[in-house]
Amino acid sequence: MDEPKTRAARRAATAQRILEAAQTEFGEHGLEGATVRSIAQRAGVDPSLVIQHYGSKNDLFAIAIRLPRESTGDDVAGHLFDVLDVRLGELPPETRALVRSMLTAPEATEAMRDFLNERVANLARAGGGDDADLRAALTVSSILGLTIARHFLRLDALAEISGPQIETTVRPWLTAALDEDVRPAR
Amino acid sequence: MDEPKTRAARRAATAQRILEAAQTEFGEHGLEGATVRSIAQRAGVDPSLVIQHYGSKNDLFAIAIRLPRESTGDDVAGHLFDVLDVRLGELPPETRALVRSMLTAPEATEAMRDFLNERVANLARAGGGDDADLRAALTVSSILGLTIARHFLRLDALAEISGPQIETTVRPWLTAALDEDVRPAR
DNA sequence: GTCTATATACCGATAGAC
DNA sequence: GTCTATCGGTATATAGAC
Repeated sequence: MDEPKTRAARRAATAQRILEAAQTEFGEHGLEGATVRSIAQRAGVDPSLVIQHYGSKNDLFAIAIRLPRESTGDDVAGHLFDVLDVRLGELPPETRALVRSMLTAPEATEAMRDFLNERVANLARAGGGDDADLRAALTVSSILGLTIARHFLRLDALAEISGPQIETTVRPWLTAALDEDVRPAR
Repeated sequence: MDEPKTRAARRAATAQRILEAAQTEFGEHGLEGATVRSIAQRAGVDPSLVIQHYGSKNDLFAIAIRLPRESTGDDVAGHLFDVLDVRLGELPPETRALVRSMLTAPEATEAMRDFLNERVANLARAGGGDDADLRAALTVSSILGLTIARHFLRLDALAEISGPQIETTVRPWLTAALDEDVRPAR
């Protein structure tokens, strides 16, 4: 019996396995903590194949932290809630890899900054009003802080958040920054 | 002329210079990115002296990220504002070192978790009400996100924040999570 | 096409000269 | 007390056997 796929297909499948293993390792240990050897072992291939397929560890990292393109719909506020739900659930591997290294790997810092700057701009455009940029940045950075505190630092109070708690406490508070009338009268 | 200090005093001064250099290097490049050699060069001493004084790179790191003891006063909300002012200004070196490595160095992760858990507990005790822990955690994690977005990611919208903007927009929003009446009527 | 063996470079840490 | 020289270990990346 012949092999089920062509050589090219088998090669592509191996490359994909390596990429997924890399996202997991980078997401767990960061760019410097993860090694080509550990990635290869997780993928079940030889370490030299990792370089063969992706050129270098840094090139592989750049691909591993690439986030899927955002839906650029009109319902920005609704989209914000979707993001919140995602951030409170399990994080996708590429997001974990990006967040894990964003403070120590310059490429990751830059990628995260570009991503968040764009998100702030979208949110500010939808919200409007005085200090729209600042209020959008407060919302975005708070979701970032919540994500880090919950999934990476594992704060006690954020370990388990029930659905009702999200609806009654987390969600309304996050949108409050976008409304101008939260600001106190003078 | 004799030297201005005793040998012991000179040795202590050298140790202090090494510690400050270590905080700067760790704060800039993280635990893994900073090297004993780079710390020694910044301090103007020989690399072997770094080990001589502090035993190992990891021991030095543990000391470098140690935060000064918090004032445990009664005015928790007022203290929160002080913290906010600090976080919006220049960060102390030990804080930079701790935050920089908190996602990649397990010791730093643990230190940050303990620190924030305690802060959440204090804030929740002062606030009270339903979901006090969760609302306190929202406030604390948002300050963390704001700190990271401003000082480490350098988001455009947070690059410069004026004093009035802090008073009218940032401060009231951060305390909103602590008030129960922000939650919408049902 | 895949793996073995290795080249090259840095790391942290140590021993000993001065 | 401080610096020179180096050890032992591990990393990325490559070259060549199969």
